[in-house]
Amino acid sequence: MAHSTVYDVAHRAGVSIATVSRVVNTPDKVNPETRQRVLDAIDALRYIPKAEAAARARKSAGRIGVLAPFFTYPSFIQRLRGVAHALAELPYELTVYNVDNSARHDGYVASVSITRRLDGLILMALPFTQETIQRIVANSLETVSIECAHPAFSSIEIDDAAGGRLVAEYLVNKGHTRLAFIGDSKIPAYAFPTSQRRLNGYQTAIQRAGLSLPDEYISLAEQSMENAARSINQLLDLTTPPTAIFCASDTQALGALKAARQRGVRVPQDIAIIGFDDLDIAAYVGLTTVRQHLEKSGELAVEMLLARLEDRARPIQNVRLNLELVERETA
Amino acid sequence: MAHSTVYDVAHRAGVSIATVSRVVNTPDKVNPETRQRVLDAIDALRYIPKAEAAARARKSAGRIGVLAPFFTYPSFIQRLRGVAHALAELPYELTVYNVDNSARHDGYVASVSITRRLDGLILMALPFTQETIQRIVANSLETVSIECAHPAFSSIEIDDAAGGRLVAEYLVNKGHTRLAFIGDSKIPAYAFPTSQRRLNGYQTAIQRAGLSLPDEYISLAEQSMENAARSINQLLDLTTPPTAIFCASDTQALGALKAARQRGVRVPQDIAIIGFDDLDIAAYVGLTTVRQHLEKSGELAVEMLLARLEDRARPIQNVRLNLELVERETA
DNA sequence: GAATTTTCAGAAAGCGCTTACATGAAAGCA
DNA sequence: TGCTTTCATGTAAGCGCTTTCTGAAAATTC
Repeated sequence: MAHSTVYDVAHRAGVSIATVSRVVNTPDKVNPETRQRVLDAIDALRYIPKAEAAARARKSAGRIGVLAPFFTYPSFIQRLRGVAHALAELPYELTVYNVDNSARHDGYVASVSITRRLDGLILMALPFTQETIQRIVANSLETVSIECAHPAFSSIEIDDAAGGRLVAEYLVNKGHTRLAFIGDSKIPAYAFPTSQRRLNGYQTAIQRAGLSLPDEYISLAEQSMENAARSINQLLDLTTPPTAIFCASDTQALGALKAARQRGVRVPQDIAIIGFDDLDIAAYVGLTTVRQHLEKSGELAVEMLLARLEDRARPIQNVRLNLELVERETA
Repeated sequence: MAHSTVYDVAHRAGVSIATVSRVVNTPDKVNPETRQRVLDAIDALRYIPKAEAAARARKSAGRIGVLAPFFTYPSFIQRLRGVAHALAELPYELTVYNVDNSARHDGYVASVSITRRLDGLILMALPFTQETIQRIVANSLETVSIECAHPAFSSIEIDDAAGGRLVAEYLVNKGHTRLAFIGDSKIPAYAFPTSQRRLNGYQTAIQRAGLSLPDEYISLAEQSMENAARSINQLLDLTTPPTAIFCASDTQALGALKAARQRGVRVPQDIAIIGFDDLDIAAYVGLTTVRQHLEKSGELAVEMLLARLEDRARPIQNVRLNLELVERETA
C-alpha cells in the first residue's frame, strides 16, 4: 500500500485536510474529540507526513539554532532559557549546538549553516573568523549574536567596561581603597575576552577616583572556581591585602567566596566580593554582583531574529542591554 | 538575498519554469542554446533545487530530540549535559523540546513524534498516556525514557524508594530518632511522582528501624525553595521539632538550608538536612545528598538509543542506575 | 510549395502540505 | 433576549517543483 496522505487521513476521520494538518502541527488548536478521531485515523493508516512537502508549504524549516559553550559557562543556560521561553508558543524548534572544546568550533558554524537547514541562528559569545561570517552571509542565514558583535548581523551586547566601572564606583563609594581583580587569563578560542574589558573599565574608574590598581592586585587564571580560590588566597596572603575584590564572573566570585570563608575571613567585613552575571545561584548565595539580564538577552535575540525573518528589509539592530549592580550580602 | 527558486531562474533566463525544470532533470530534451542560457542563470543565482537539497540533507540527517521540563527542574539541565557530551563527536544534532507549562503537554509528545523528523527521542520525567506510546511505537521512533519507565521502550531509572531508605538508614545510624520529610504536593501534569516514592522508602526504613514518621513531620508543598523554607520553619516550630530532614530534591534542601541558617539554627548540629539529586550546586554548598548520576543518565540514554538505532533487533533495555549517599556538611 | 512530421517551450494541472480567511456554533455578557 | 466574543472547522490559495498537454515554429517530406 502506498503511503497515505493528509487526504486519506482526512477522509477516514471525516474532517478536512486542514484539520489533519492542525492535529499534527498545533494539536491544542483542535477539539480533543476531533483530535482523537484524527489521531486514530493517522495510526490506522500509518500516516507519516512528508517533511519535504511540509517544509515547502511552510516556506521555512521551522528551526532555529543556538550555538554556545553551554556547559562550560553556566550563564548560557540561563540565556538559553530565555530563548526557549520566547520560542515556546511559536512554531519553531530549538536545536542546540554545544561548543565546549575549541576543536569543534572551527568548522562548526560552516557545517551547521550549510548542511542543516535553519531559519535562524543565535550565536553566543563566539568569536568568528571572516570566513565563518561569509558562510553565514552567503547562506543568507539570519543571525543574531549575543556577547560578540559583528557589523554583519544583529547583536545584543553589554558594555563590559561600564560594568567594571560600576563596580569600582560602588566599592570606592563604600570607602574601599584597596581594590583587586580576579579574571580570566587564557581565553579559550571559543569564548570572548569579556574579562579584559571588564578589567579595563574597573581600572579606569579606580584611577578616576584617584586610586590605583597595582599589578599584584590583578590575578588572572583560567576560569574556574578552583583557580579563583587560589587567586583569592594569593591576594589575601599579600602584606597589604586588598579589602575588596571584583571577580569577572559569578563562577569566580563563588570560588573566591568559598575560599575566603574557609580561610575564616569574613565577607564582606574583611573582604568584599563582587561578581558579574547574576546567575541564579548568586541570589541564593547572597552574592553582590552585576546583573546582565541573561534570560532577557535570549528572549530578545529571538524577537530580533523573528522580526528580521518576517521582514528581511528590516535594518540590522545592535542592542546594548543595561547592567545593574545588585547589592546583596557580599559587598 | 533569499534562496532562489525556479521562478527566479526562469525569469533571468527568459524562459518558463517548466524549461528550467527540464534543464535540471532531462537536459537533452531542451535546445542546447536555451539550455546554456538556463544553466548560466542557475550559476549566477546559485540556484539549488530545494527538494533535492533537503533530500540530500536528510539522507545523513541525524537528529535526536530530548523532551523534558528543563527549566522547571534544574536536574534536567545536568542530564542534558550528559546527552550533549555523548553526542558531541557524533553526527547527530540535538533538538530540545521544553515542556514547562502543562498546558502544552497534552498533544505535544504525540505531535513531536509524528511531525518532526527525528531518529531518536529521549523522554525525561514525562508521564505518557497509552495513546502517546502507541503513536511513538507506530512511528517506530526509537525512544529511551529517563525517570519514567514503560515496557514499550528502553528506560533508565533509579530506585526512588531505595533512595529514601538509604537516607533513613544513614540518619538513623547517626543517631537521629526524629526524622522529617519535605516533599512535593502538587505534581504537575508533566512530571513524575518521584517524591512520593522517595517518601515511601524513607518511611519503610524508618519503621523498620523501630521508629516512626508522624504526619506532622511530613510537609508537602509545590516544589520551590520558598515553599521548602516555609516547610522547614513549620517543622522547627513544632513543640518537639525533628532533628533531621530529608528533602525530596536538592532544590528543596537548598531552600530549607537557607531558611534554617537565617533562623539561626545550626546545620547539621541542630538539624541535619539531606537532599536528593546531587546538583552541581550541592557540592558547592556542601549539601549532603543522594547522588543520582544525572549526567551519566544522559550519556547512557544516548548510548542506548544509538545502539538500537544501529541494530533494531537489539532488545529493549531497562537500566536501573545506582544511587549513593554523598556525605558532605549538612548531615 | 503545400503537407507532414519533429522539436521545443509554455500553460497548467497536480504533488502533499500549510495557513490565512471565513463561517457557524457555542459561550459569555448585558 | 439580543449582541459580542471565542472556538472549531472548513474553504481555498498558495509553496517550489515535475510533468502532461498543447501548439507554434522548424525541419522534413513529396
